[in-house]
Amino acid sequence: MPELPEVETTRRGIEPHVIGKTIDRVLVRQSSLRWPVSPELSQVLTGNRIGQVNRRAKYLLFTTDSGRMMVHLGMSGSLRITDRDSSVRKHDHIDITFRDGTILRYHDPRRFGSVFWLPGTSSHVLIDDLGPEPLSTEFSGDYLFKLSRGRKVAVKLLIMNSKVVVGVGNIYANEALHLAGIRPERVASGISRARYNRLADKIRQVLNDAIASGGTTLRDFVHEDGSPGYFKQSLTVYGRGGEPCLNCGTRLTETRLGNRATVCCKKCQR
DNA sequence: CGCTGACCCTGACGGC
DNA sequence: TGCCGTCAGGGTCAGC
Repeated sequence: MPELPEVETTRRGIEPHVIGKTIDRVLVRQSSLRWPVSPELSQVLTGNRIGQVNRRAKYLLFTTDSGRMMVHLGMSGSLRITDRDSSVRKHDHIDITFRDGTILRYHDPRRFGSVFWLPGTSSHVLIDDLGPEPLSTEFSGDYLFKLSRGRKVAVKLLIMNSKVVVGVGNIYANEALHLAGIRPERVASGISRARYNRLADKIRQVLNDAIASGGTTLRDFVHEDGSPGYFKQSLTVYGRGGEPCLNCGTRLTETRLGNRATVCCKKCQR
């Protein structure tokens, strides 16, 4: 489900409902996610107050006085703000209830997500070696160009590699490459600095636009209140294999790259 | 070190 | 109506 814009949209939606609130109790109905939910989660969170809600890559970090809760939504996860009057649905795996009755509810049918407790100021191996944030100044065409020298991978897989840059998933990789006019399968080392500058710009553009639209809803992405995102209307290639390119009318081809759907206009993208 | 493919899991959808 | 195969926005890991 979520790429960076959806995670950021979730963060912004949830933040005002949980900041400064004290946790009354935590209910873990299903602890078998991508990795087991930290067994001490309930005990350590209870009585703690949420100070900040931050994002690193596609991880959400809830800071408390004694440590941080790190949440990843995987492919199908979502976080919603609700209350005790709402009915519990299938796959509502974790409820964090605050003293004012607000509930932060984690829902994840496929269970590819994860929830960890990071004591004190400790970090986690899953976020220790990540690449730069795509919307930070660290990320640029020059950075991509330098990093790509000697790399034989397809450029689409390069930009989807979280050690290179975080937060670029399959939807936005397809979109950015189309906007930049670059074939997804092109070998990373063979692309010029100028074209990487254009690609970096388009990655930033497509992510910013998606955040501004409240994220992309394809199947089950919803905001903290259950409403959908509206960026789907702006997608130019993803999910449009066989349909005409909005730029030149050529039939878009759909192939697989790294076992993921890859859509390309053979005329606009070289 | 770089790269490829298998794999974790449930649900939706299309073809028969 | 049901059964079966395929696919889905993520990311790790073993193996070469």
